[in-house]
Amino acid sequence: MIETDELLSIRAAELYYEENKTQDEIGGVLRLTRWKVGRLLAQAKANGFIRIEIVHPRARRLPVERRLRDATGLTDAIVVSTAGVSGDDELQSRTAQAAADYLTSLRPIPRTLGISWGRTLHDVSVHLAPGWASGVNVVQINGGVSLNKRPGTAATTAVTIAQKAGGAATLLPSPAILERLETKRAIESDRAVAAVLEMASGASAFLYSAGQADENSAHVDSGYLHPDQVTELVRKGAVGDIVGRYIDSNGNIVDPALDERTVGIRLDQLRAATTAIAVISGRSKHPVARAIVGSGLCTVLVTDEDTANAILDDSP
Amino acid sequence: MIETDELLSIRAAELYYEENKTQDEIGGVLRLTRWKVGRLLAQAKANGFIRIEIVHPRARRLPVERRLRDATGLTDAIVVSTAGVSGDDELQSRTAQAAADYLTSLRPIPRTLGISWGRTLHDVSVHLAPGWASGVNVVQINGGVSLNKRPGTAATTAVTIAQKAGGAATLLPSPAILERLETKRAIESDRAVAAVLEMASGASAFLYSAGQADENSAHVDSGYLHPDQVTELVRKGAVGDIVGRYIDSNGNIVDPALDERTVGIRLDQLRAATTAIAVISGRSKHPVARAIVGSGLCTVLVTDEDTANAILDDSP
DNA sequence: GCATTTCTCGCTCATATGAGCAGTCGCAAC
DNA sequence: GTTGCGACTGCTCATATGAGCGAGAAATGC
Repeated sequence: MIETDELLSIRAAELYYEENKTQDEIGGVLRLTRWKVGRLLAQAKANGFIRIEIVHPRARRLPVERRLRDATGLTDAIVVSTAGVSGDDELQSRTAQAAADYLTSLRPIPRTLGISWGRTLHDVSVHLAPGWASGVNVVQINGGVSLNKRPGTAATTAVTIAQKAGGAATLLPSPAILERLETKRAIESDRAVAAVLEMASGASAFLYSAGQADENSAHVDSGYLHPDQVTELVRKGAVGDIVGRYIDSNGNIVDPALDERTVGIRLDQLRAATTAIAVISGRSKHPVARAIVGSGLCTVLVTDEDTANAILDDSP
Repeated sequence: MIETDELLSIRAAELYYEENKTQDEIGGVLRLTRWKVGRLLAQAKANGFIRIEIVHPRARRLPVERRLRDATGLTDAIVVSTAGVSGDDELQSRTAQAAADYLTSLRPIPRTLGISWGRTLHDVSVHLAPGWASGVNVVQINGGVSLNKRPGTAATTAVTIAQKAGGAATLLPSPAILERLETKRAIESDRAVAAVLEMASGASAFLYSAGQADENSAHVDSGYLHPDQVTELVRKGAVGDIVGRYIDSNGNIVDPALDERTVGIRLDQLRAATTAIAVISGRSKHPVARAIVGSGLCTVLVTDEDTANAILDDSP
């Protein structure tokens, strides 16, 4: 009889959801009372036979967001749906859009926003609507000006975000990683740089993304690291980088010597922040995402459904 | 504003379908009246942003069935859902199950059921429940006893269906295709064979499947045709075979000479039948399916969603 | 074989929802 | 200006649906 009931619940669901019949009408067709039909329908839902999907680029997955918040202690989680997504680019774009939306609705409005740079952050800047806020000053929180392939993208990102909020952008005029420790110390003590770093430390909110640790890393692309160096970092346990610093799956610095030569705010500063928004999407970034969330490097995560599920599968 | 409304309708849908909030509550969250929320939800549905799927092996697609009936003039159409299907085997199995269900609920119960043989029909016989009907006699409608790889499957199919209905099976003791026309004439005039063929002609319902026209055809497998012969048939426009006869996309016999040597009921007999149930599933059979439905070779089609859509895309 | 527990059914009642309608606003033509 | 049209809003009212309840059936334990 349990078998029969399951089949009946499917027949009822077909009539209810696909033919838009009322439960009473279905009762007529299947020779059941309308209460029985209601129960069958409830059963079909409970068994997971009814799948409802919201197919839209801006759709979010609220239940996943909640589970993420509950499981990880994040202040907030934004999870975009992957339903109907065509490729990695679209996923990235959806996530960036969601980050832009989140930033726009963020209260209190940050007076100073510290940002990193990269493909993702650039996308976010593009998706922000002009006038998304007013009087927000933007400051870069890690180095990396000149060596980029397309020089100036890092700067453009910061400037765009600031401009659209009617605020000023403060750039960090320093490479991401220096070759010698002394040079790094020297540049850090330079007035221009020190002032920016101080401003960055005092930002009321941070927005950053993460890079994977492999030959496609932005650091390799822009010449700060040699592919072999990345391989070596991976061997030591690196899963990716945030604000230029390579971390392992526990969120710890992988190579302290290298890290010492990296210009930008430190991870403990990020951990201490009231609002640190990480924007991460794509299969290849699941490991970094896990590390970041697991070690409290962000208070807010903006990501895609798959990444969120990867984190959830991991944590309990 | 139209942009904003679309986004709002998505937010409303998230809260309604994923968080199970009432429209009133959603109104509270989004600062809208509950009527506005209702309208946004209706809009989201109308725009196709809400996709509801019934995920179950026995799920059917009633709207597609109706469109099929309307577009083709079939008496009945059974379309199984492909949602969550893992492979071709499962699709085949789901379709066979549906055919078995249809047969079980068929009214009036046929006194004599004419059947073909093959993988699909075998599957149907397996899925039929014992006692699915009472007193139904089964008769084979095309030849093909001995040459099979696993001799006896054709017979087993017929016997199983009959047995489970408490009736008798009548086998057609003849090869599917004979090498010489005279032999075919001779065997047809043999009392044993002629009697079966006559019984087949008078069956109150027919149940058959179709084969694709390529090197995987059952006729090649069982040695009735050489792969080259099939290639030649394809060159002449063959899209597949039903009850052993190769047809083109218009449902016409491709090779009259070959057809003359094929033992079984003729296509015009099938076309004249009150109830002729075709069971067809799988990508490779889309062309035959189109031909069969398009040329009125069946009154009832049991198939999968993809095949149904292929037929629908074709017809208007 | 009987008592007890658990399920299931059909119901009442409260609530959620959709249809339809009148009022209002913005806009354009006169 | 004003008059008419169309889109939209917030309402009333009818209907569809879900929660909860008590009676009886079925399963379980003794």
